[in-house]
Amino acid sequence: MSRTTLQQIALSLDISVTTVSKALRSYPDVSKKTIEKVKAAAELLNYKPNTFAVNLRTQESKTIGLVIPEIVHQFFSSVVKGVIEEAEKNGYTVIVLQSSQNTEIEKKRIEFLINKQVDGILIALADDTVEYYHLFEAQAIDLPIVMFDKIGKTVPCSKVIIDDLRAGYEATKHLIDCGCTKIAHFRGPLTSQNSIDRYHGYKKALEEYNLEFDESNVYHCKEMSFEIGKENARKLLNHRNGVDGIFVNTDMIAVGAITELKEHGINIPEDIRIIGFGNWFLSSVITPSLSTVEQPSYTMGKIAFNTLFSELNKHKENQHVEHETIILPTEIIARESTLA
Amino acid sequence: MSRTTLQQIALSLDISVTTVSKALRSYPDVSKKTIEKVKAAAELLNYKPNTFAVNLRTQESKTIGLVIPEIVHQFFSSVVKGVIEEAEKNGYTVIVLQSSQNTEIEKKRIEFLINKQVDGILIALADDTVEYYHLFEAQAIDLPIVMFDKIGKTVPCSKVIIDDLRAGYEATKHLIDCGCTKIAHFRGPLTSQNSIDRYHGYKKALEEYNLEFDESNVYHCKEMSFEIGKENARKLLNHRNGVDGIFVNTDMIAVGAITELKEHGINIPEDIRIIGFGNWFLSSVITPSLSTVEQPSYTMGKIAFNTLFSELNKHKENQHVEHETIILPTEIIARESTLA
DNA sequence: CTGAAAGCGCTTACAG
DNA sequence: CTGAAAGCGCTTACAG
Repeated sequence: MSRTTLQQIALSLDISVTTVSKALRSYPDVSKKTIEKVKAAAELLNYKPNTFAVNLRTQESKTIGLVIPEIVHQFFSSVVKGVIEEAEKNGYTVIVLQSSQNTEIEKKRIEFLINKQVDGILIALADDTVEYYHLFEAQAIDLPIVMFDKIGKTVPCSKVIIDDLRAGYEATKHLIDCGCTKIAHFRGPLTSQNSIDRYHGYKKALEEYNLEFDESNVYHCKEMSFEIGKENARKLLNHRNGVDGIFVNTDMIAVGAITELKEHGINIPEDIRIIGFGNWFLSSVITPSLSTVEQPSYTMGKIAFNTLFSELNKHKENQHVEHETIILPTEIIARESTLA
Repeated sequence: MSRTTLQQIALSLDISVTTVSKALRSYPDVSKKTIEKVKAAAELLNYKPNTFAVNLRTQESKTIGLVIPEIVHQFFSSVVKGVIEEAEKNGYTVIVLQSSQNTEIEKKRIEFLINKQVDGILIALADDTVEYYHLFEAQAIDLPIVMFDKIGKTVPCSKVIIDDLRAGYEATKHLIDCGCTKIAHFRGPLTSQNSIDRYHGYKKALEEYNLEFDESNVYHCKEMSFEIGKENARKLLNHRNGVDGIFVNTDMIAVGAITELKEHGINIPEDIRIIGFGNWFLSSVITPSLSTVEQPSYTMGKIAFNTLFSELNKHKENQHVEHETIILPTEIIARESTLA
C-alpha cells in the first residue's frame, strides 16, 4: 500500500494539485468550502506529506544536529533529553552524534551534518578542540550554530553555559568555609574552557582568603574517568603536602578519588574534605555522599534548542541574528564529604 | 555560496547530467576517462549530493528510528551509543526518541517515524505496552522493525535480547549458594517481559532448591527508581518474614533498597544479601558494592543495528526476510553485597 | 559509451 | 478563488 499523494487527493476531488496543496495549509486565498473538502479527503485517505519532497522543495529538513563528547554520561544524556523534548514540541528532529572527546572525530561529525543538510547545529566541543575551522565552514554556508557547556570563547555564535569561574570559586570557598586551609585541585584538560575557568575560580578563592597557591597541589586529569580519579588520589597521597581539602573538576573523578583515599585509610571528611562538580546521581549514594556543584543539564538542553530555534526562525525571515550568551545558575550541594 | 549540483559539474565539463551522475557512482557503462574527469571536477567544486533530492528519487532516507523508554539511563544510553556507532559505519543516520515508559507516547513516536519516512525502526518497548497495533501499522507499510531488550513476544520481527529467565534463575541461585534460605524478590512491572521472565527465573530457582515460594515476599516496583527501591525496602522491613536475601529486578532499585536498609541498621550482607540486575556503574562504587547481573548494552545496540541493517538490505533486493531471535549472554558479578 | 527525457511529490510565482 | 507550469536535484529506463 503506497502513500497517498496530493495528486491522488486532487484526482479524487477533481480539483488541481495546487489547490489541494494550498488548502491543506489553509492558505487565505482558498475558499473555506474547498479547504474543508480537501482536509476531509486528506483525512479519509490518511494523507501524510512526503518529507523528501517537502525537504527538496523548501530546502530545509526540520532537522538539527546535536554533537556531544559522550552519550553514556549523566550530564550529556540529560542535555540530549532536554534537546529532543524541546525539538519534538516544535516539529524538529534531532540527529545525535558523539565526538568521543576527539577533535578529529568532531570534524567528521560536523561534515556529516553539513552533508545531511541539517538546518542547524548544537554542539558541546571535544576537550581537545582548539581550532574552529570546521565550525566556520558550517557558518560559511549559513548554518546556525549554538554552543553549550563546552564552548570556544572566540567563536561568533550564541552560547548556553554556566559561570564556571564563579562555580569553581564557590566550590573552593565552600571548602574554606568548612575549615580547609590547604586545598588541592583536580583539574580537567588544559584546553577545556570549563576546566580553565574552574581552575581560575579555585585560584581566585585561595587568593581572596589568603591561602597559599601551590601549583604542585594542582593535579591534571586528562580524562574524566573513575580510574583517573583513583590515579590522581594516589599521586596526591605520595606528596600529601598537608592537603586537607580537594576541589575536583567533575563528580566521576571525585568518586574515584574517594574510593582510592578510603582504600588507603584516609577518613573523609575528617582527614580530607572533597567537593566535586556536576551533581551526578551516584554522588548522592556513595559513602560518604559527595558534596558537589549542581549544574543544569536538562534545562541547558532545552534552552540550547530554543536559542537555536529562534535563530532558525529569524534566519528564515532574513532578520538580523544577534548572538547571545546565556548563563545558567549553579548551586553548591553540601553533603557528608565536606561536613564541617 | 550555494551548493554545487550535478548540473554545474555537467556544464563545466560540457557533458550531460546523466553521465555525471553515473560517473560519480562509477557505473560500468561510463568510460574510465570520463569517470576520472568527472570525479576530479566534483572534488574541485566540492560537490556533495543533495540528500533531499536523493531521498526523493530513491524513496529511502538512510535513516532509522530508535525508540527507547529513557535516555538518561545507563543501560539505554549505552545501547544508543552502540546503535549510533554501527549506523555511522554503514552510512545510516539515527533519530533517537524516548517513550518515557508510556505506551501512548510510544505510539506517537512510531507515527512520527513513519511520517519522517525512516527506513526501519529499532525499539525497546515501554513497560506498559501490551498492544502492538502501532507496530503492525509500520510493518504494514513494509517498515522493518527490530526489537531489543524490552520485547513483545508475539510481534513477528527479529529480536535481540538476553535470557531473562535464566539470568533471574542464576541470580537467585547465587543467593542460595551464598547461604540464603528465605529470598524475597523486587520485581518490575507486571506487563514487562523482562520482569516477568526474571520473576519466573526466581521462582524456578526456589523450586529447584526446595525453598518455599511465598507471594508475599514478592514486591512489586511499578517504576525503576531509587525512591521505589527505598519504599519497597521499607515495606519489606515491616513484614520481614525472616528474609535473608533479595533478588532485585534492576540495580537502581537495589541501590535504593541498600540505602534504606542501611538507614535502618540492617547489615549487608550479614543480615540480608542483595543482588541487583544490569551492572550499572554506580553498583561498583557504593558501599557495600552491589552484586549484580552483567548484561550487554553497547553490544546489544550494535547487534540490533546490524540485524536491522541486514533486513534492510535483503528488503531492497526483494529477498525473503527470516526473523531471528538473538540471545546474548549474561554473567553473575559477585561483590560485597552477597559475600558468603 | 553518452545523453534526452521522465519523474520522484511537493511549493510557489504567476495568470486568469 | 482556482489552476497550469516551472522547478527543487537527483536517478534510471531507454534510445542511439
